[in-house]
Amino acid sequence: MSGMAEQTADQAPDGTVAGKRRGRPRDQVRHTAVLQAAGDLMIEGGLAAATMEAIAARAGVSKQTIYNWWPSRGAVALEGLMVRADPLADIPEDATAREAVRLLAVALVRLFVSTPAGPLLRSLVADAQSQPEIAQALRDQWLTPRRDAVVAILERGVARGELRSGVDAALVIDHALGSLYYRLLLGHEPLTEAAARRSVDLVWEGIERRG
Amino acid sequence: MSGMAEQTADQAPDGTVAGKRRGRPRDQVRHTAVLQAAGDLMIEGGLAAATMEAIAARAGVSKQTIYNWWPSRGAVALEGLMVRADPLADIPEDATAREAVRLLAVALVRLFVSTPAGPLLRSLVADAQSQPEIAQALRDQWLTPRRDAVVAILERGVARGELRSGVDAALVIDHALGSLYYRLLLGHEPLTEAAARRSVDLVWEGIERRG
Amino acid sequence: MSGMAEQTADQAPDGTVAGKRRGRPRDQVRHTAVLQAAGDLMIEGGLAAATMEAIAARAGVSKQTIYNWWPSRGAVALEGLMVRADPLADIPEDATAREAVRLLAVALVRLFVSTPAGPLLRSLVADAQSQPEIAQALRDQWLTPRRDAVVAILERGVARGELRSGVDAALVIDHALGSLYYRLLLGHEPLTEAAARRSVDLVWEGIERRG
Amino acid sequence: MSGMAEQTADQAPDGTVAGKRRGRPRDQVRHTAVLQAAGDLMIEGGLAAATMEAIAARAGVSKQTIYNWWPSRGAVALEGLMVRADPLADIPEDATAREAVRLLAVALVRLFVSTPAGPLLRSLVADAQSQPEIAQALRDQWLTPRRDAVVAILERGVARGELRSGVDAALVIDHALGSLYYRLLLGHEPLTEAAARRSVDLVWEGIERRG
DNA sequence: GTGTAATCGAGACGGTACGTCTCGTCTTCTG
DNA sequence: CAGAAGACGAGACGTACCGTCTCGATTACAC
Repeated sequence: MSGMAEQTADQAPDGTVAGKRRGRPRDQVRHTAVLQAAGDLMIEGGLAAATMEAIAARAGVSKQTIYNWWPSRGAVALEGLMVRADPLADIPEDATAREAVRLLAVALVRLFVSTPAGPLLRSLVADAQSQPEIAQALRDQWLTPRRDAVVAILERGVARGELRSGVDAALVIDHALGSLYYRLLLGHEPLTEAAARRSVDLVWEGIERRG
Repeated sequence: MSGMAEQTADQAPDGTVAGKRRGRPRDQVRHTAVLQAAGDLMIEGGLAAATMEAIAARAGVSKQTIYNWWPSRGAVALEGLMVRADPLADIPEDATAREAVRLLAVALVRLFVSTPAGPLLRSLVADAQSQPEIAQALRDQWLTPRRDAVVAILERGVARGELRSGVDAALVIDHALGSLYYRLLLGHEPLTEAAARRSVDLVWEGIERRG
Repeated sequence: MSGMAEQTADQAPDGTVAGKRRGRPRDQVRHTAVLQAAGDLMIEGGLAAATMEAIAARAGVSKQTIYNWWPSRGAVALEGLMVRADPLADIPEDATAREAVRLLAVALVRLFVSTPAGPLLRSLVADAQSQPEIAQALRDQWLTPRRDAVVAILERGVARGELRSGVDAALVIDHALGSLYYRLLLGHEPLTEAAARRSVDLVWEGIERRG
Repeated sequence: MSGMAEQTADQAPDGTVAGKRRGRPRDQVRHTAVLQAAGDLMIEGGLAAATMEAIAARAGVSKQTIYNWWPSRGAVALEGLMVRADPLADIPEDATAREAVRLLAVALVRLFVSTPAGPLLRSLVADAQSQPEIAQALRDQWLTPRRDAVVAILERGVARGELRSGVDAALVIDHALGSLYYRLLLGHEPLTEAAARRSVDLVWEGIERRG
């Protein structure tokens, strides 16, 4: 979804810094109202309730205005997600890798169960199954930054001698955090903070260096 | 999705045993054609392509005939999945728990990448995000039987002294197999048989009993 | 509606005289139940309510049974009408032509307003607009016999010197009785016995001022 | 059919006078195309052929566009009729009542046999039998204006001494013109201009033999 | 009696049209 | 001249009947 990337990319530099664009600048108030409305509707009634007409009506905006700035419903949702989700939780520098990942796992569960991001992510992943651009954007803008943070933590852990060297970071993340996504999407087991901690523990007792 | 359960339930006893129903009996050929068409369409173009009209057209069947036997598109897809997917892979009795789960994990990846079940599952999980009946049916008919098989293996492993007692089976499954679903749905990392094996290994080195 | 004519033709000779056919004979009870149900439904909810499925359900009969004996819904309705409608009202031999036609007109209004024949006729005329066979059957079986009766009365009236010779019988009927059909179908004026009498009077007397 | 009345009511003032509505205005070209298509189809194949889908297809318009402006198929047909039918034939001021009604009767027959209005009216009357709103609209928009014109003529005739006072105008119309509708709908006798004239003559003169 | 053949109920089936819904584009008028 | 209002083409939705077609179960005449 190259178009989407462009769209969301130029949202921050809204005229102040960027090269002067001709014509009327985007109305930031309306822009925000759309994201707000889309997010609200998805939370209330799931993906199905967040029709373009409903978003436009709730935001007090015309449909065309939405299509002007986003190529699809998924793009709106993704941007809404980024706006609502926490910034990358900041982890104490001196925490052990295990503690750090635990903090991230717990933060993720909190995000899933007590913020709008949970339902939003479910909708986005659903959309991603049939729309490759959504999938790509989801990976690029949501997943990768968070995975990179964990990779850094793990590398630090290896350097500090907390972990075995040769750890497959991607696999570790897929276990420690991926299993939480799995529960979010399939709903076969409850999503609790305790479960998040146990998930990390399970991985650790496998990858931790042993005397 | 109780209605769905009923439907799929009485499909096996196709008249031989069951109480004689009056009227023209269900046409098994058409019934099968619908499942075939629905599966094909989902594989070709994802969930979006498998509209009821398209399924009916491709199967050479009227829409009403589909609605006679399935309550929703998701129900058709699920039954199509069950038809296409392998029976539960049978595991040698004398295999260790680790070997057994490895076999299951590898079989799962194969199912995902080289059979129609992969795309079908992606479509179904997508639908499940907004349709609770689909989610329920998916858990009841697909997920639970497979998870139960792993639980049995793990229990046997504990009994044989291969595993620590007190293992959280649900969590182990979420890691060993759930991470594969996670990759299927997010597509951030490749799904290979080697990865499946490493996934099991990662878990084991955590739960394996140590001298 | 040749098929219809055949069907309705062999309803009277129900086995007594006709060549003995092998197999199970027509079930006269069901036959009657269908006519009853069809008529009832048309009266209750108009033509629209008398669907074949509704008739079959109400008569406790399968759809096929109806199609066995009648080619169309209109055919059922027409036969239902003939069954319910009065036999041709008998007119005293010694009545004047005017009195005789008056009696017929009043009988017609009564038929329209206080028997099921009114709604049934409305339904049939409606169907006749798009189905020529219905129109033909309606004319042959319903209209013509009644018009012939009036023609006879008028001829007798001419013979007796009550009427001018050279009277256009068809036109007279279209006025004296046709205006009542017109009111039945358009509903712009009430259908009363008094109106029926005045209708006949108008034909007889004209509106011209006379010296 | 109040909704219908509204629709057809605001069709004349097409934006010039009426309160300025926001948004894209009704597309008059498409509006007309729908009426044209509906009329054509009814003439070609009767009411049955003029399905909403067929009208939409022939007019090159989406179904929803039709539903935007008309509540039912009957409403489309009625408006199509009004568009195609002649304006009320204008009658010379100095004509006698008899001549005036004759002119109207002949014009009516011409309308029936040589314009699309005949088949359209047959379809509409058919629909009116089961849909009261159609019946009402048909009376209000088609029948009443034409009947009122005759009433005026008859009153003038009475004032001029051409007719007996105490003439039942409604009944006269039902005879002079209603009998023509009767022939249109039942088709038992031909509809000719000569018959129209004789119909008026019959009302004027009566059939009674006079001393 | 026992065939045997037509009839019946029930209802599945391919169709066709219904009226509704949402999408994404377009057109016009307003601020 | 950007934006709201909303008309529009497209096309899927799920429902309702149509008329046809299988079934298995009933009759009732003919042998």
